[in-house]
Amino acid sequence: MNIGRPRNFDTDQALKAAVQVFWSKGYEATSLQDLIEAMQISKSSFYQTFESKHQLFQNCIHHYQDRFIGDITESLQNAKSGRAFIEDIFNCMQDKAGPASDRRGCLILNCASEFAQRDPVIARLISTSIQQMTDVFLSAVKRAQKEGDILSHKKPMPLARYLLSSLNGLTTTIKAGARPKEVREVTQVVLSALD
Amino acid sequence: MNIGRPRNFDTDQALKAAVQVFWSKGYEATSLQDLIEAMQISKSSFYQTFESKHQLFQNCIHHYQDRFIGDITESLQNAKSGRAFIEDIFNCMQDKAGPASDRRGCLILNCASEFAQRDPVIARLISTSIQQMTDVFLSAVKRAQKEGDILSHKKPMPLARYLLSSLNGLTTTIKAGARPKEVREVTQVVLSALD
DNA sequence: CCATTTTTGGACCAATTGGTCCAATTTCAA
DNA sequence: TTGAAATTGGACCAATTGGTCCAAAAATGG
Repeated sequence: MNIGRPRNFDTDQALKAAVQVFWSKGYEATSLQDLIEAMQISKSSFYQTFESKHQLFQNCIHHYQDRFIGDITESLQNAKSGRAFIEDIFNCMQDKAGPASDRRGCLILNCASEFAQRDPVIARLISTSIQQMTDVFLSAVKRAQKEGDILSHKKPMPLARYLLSSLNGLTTTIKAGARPKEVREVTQVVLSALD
Repeated sequence: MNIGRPRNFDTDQALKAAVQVFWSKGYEATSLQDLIEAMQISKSSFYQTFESKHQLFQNCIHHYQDRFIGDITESLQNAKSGRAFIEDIFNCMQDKAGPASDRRGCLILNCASEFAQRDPVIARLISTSIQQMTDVFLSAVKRAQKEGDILSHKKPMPLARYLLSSLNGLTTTIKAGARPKEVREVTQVVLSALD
């Protein structure tokens, strides 16, 4: 049997390029044109390989989510303590602030903000992403409690949700144009709630 | 001199209708069609009165901002204490959660998230809005300190920014689909940072 | 009632949207 | 070398986008 012409682009790389575009511009504001340019793909290849803009977007969310969750899970494992993990995450937020940085926030949450309510398919994806993120924070809090860095009488789940929510708040604050110094100040107050 | 045909719609009411649409759908996702339907205006009247979609949007932000800031300023004045004002604001967040509610968040911040970075004109508007909101929280914090409800050695400005940031975080959390109970739990942790 | 001024509906516009389709091309097995 | 299988570029599509323009309608002062 014959095999046919092989595609001359890397699916995974194209996907990654798409993630970048969606991440920067959001879903609606990203046109097919933008996508195929960034992915270096012809329109035909696009539709043959990724079916539609919407389908591609779902794949992108998946891809982003897997990487994101993978990263922070790993960094929690490598962290010297649960508390240190939490503090590191918040402390690196200030680097994302200021006019020099891109301030694209988080793909998942941008998308929750943009149209999760109107699109049940996307809403599901978002929901599981949120859950996974919360789980990582939950592990971190529990670990910190075992290690004696967070009072053990505090309920871990609300604390985990609080941390994620605060992170979202900080992200929005940064998008709205806050300067690094302001972010640092807020971060300190956020973390003080753990004491 | 002659006066000419009077317009048969109320500019202010049309603007309010537009605010609702932008608030629900965002800027890009709102089409002229959506607008003129909601505003009950013909296309000609639209362009004659509001110049362009973009210009209208700026007016909407202004209108929303004025009302919003006015409302919370007034409610701070009427509050029985600075601390009570702050707590009330956060405690009413849970009512905005759940599948029954609209979960549109805040026009200003939605818009910061959607395209403030790409649009310097909008970015300016957002920036002054944020500043005004921060100012209200700042007044509340200072008043609470005077009234002995927040320790006076804490720096008010970081606290004010923290509160706004936390409110944003909660808003995003709600948009992402959190249930009222979760919102309540987070709220409690947020407020605990004031002690 | 007429002239002037203003609003209004709707035809019209070019550009862009996401998406389809097909003929040409490329590859490899036989 | 040929034929099947697959990819590719690009023409093409209807629908929609934000926006313009003008003739008809409406109101009032004179």
